[in-house]
Amino acid sequence: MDKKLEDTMMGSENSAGKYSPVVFSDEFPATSFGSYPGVFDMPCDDHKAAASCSSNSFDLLGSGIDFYNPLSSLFDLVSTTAPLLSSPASTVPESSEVVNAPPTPNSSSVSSYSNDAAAIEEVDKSNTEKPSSSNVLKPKKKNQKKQREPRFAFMTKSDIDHLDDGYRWRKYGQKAVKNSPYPRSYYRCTTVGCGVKKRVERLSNDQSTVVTTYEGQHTHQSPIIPRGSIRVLPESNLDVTSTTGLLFQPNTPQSFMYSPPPPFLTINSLSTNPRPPSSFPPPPPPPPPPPPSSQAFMLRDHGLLQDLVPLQMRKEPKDEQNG
DNA sequence: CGGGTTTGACCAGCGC
DNA sequence: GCGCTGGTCAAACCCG
Repeated sequence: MDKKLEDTMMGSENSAGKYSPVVFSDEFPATSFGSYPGVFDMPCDDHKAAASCSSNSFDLLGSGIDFYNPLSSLFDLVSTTAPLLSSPASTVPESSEVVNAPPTPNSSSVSSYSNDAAAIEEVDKSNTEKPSSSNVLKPKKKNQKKQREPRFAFMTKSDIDHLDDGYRWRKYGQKAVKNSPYPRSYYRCTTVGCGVKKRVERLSNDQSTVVTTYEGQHTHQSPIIPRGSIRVLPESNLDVTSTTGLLFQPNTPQSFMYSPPPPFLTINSLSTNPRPPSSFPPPPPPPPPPPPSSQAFMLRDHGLLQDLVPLQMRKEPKDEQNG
């Protein structure tokens, strides 16, 4: 376990906050949090997402990521980190090319790809390369297993299991989790055509901590319109429309930022956290690489993140600080 | 009655 | 090959 990661993830004393998100990405076995809150025992060794757990990722986390959540005060935010981006494609070297990510050691494949298409494409390749002899079986699960969407998870101190993130979810399953007295719930976005899923579970040894894992990317806008007006960021900061919500700047691979998604939007302050304006239409063609920027908060395709995290959450604080 | 939840069963992947 | 586990399905059930 990389100490830097520990510091990044846990160093902020989760015990201090009610809602202290610890963000990471890709699926992770809940059992891997056994040592929480002392140590984040990320299963980097053998986990399929090992690539994302590489030291490079940690470098990323510690490379000046200055995520600032305007809600931090509301939720007593004490710990935020960039996600350990990963994906099924993260283990595929080409993935970095797919997303225009410089194959620099420091950038690594942390942001393995910028869109689901790339991920699926990679997955497709693997499927083609490894034709299952049992592909005659029920197709319903055959492909699902492979075509995994990018995942993002975060931990939240909350009594509520299913935190309202503005989307409508339908619970489609619940499973007992090994080494955990708390079951894991499976939710699926109820919007037609939107295959976003999320899993919710509690840490085995910290029932106050909810681990939510999002998988996929919403293809629609949140059905819940936040109260208050939607503020649009200065274009000088981010061209929201051109990226269709993707805080994606190929030129700033190490500029990662991740903010705690949904829970923070609803628990206390939808009114203060409008959703990202018109950021949902699927992002077909990759936007032209914006000019190099020193902006601290850039984000590759984070799947739901781009949908869930209001841009202002990343920008406003900076602006406020500046002003 | 429609939509969401519960829950047992089924299936695939993986480790031994 | 077998058992374990995670993920999903779908029928039954619940609720507004």
